[in-house]
Amino acid sequence: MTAEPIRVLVVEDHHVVRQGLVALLSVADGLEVVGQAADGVEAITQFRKHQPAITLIDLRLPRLSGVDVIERIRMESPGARFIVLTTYDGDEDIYRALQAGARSYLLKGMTSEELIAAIRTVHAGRQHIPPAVAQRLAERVGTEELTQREFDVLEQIVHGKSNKEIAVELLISEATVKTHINSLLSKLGVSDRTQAATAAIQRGIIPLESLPRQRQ
Amino acid sequence: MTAEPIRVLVVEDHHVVRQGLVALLSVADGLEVVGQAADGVEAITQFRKHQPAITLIDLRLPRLSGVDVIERIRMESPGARFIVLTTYDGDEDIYRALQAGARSYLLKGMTSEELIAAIRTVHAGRQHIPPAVAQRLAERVGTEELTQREFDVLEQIVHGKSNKEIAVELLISEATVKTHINSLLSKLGVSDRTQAATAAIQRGIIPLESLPRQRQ
DNA sequence: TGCAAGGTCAACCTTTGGGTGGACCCTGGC
DNA sequence: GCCAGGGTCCACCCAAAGGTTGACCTTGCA
Repeated sequence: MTAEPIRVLVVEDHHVVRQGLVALLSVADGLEVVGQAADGVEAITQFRKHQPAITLIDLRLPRLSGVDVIERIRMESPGARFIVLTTYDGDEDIYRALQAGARSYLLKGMTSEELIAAIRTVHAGRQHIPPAVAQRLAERVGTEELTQREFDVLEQIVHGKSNKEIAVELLISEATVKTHINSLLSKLGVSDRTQAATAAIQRGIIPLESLPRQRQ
Repeated sequence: MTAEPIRVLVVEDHHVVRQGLVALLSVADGLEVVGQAADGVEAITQFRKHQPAITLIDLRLPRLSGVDVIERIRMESPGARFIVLTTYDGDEDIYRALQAGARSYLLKGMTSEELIAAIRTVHAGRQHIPPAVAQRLAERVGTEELTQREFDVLEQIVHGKSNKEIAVELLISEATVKTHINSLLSKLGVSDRTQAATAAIQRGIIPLESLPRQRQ
């Protein structure tokens, strides 16, 4: 193991986690952390500057999401390889990250050995998807994709709006809202709006952070 | 700063985060990491063994929650001082942790300087609550506490049950379910079950992990 | 003893939500 | 030119949810 070290960029907004990753990777041999970033925009800057072989990236980042970062970088550097490292395990997040071009999806509970093994595997040009994640992804297949409009309506449902309010918000009639709801309920495999709301949050279709902080 | 170092126990299930914390604290002077634990049960064992001055603890832990750990340890060692360190910022989590006896509540986005400052402050016998957390806590005051039964009903709502199903589940009549719902809607300050469900998740009253993974 | 709070239930009413079937329009692809 | 898919809308129906009032019982506390 004395060849060129694998050059790694670490993108993670939580300071202690980033420090932990860097500390872990620094002691592994055959690896070299060439840069760090704490948000999406900085990630792109650092990537351009260092051209790392592997980018370790969190999904939820300030300024620009992890998925957006992956997509943008891959447009200019198709050979870039990404390992997503996150606490979130919603089907939707996993799907979008892999769709964007990530080669591996790890949860933060993993050990350093697993992380380093994943880096080597991805660097060798292969994918590395842990069984638990593969399982979650498999559950998603067969699920029909929501249309843009259905997504809009679902978002309003999660925000607690009534059909009438959704109609006003989206500038359509209440009848149309009902049409979309019927369609979206069957696509999500649920039977009412409350189940739709919790399923949307659980699967990561509608991020919880988008909820306005209500009071009173 | 050559007096006795502050003896710290780190309790955190995510491996990389724990490593990060230990790495951060090890370089700070006046501090000494005397133990680590990856779950609640181990946390208690480690506490008894090392009797640390400060315990840095995550809330969501395998086997035994952070709040439970704090409560149990404080029963046998009332002088124990806890700093909660978590990614979750639901009002309910903050409230319960402080209620259980935590002296500080930090979010993982904080810097190492903030963390170390918090440790020194708490070790000196004072509290350390960042403004953002204090704000969240303040929003909670005036909110009426749910009764046990209202909580049960709310939990079922979040799980997507209809009033009739809830009645069967809790062995009460549908009329009673409605009574509880009416009461709980007004306490939560929302106007229908869907809003109640998302509010419950957002505030951490009902943990998202409790949701069964539905499919089809 | 009395009272408040919580839990239980009922009757009644209004509004909302979900199910079905059909209609029209537009757009993009074959 | 036709068709499929998506978006829009309507009418009709029934079930579910929410609002209100009042009642009874138990427990615990003043």
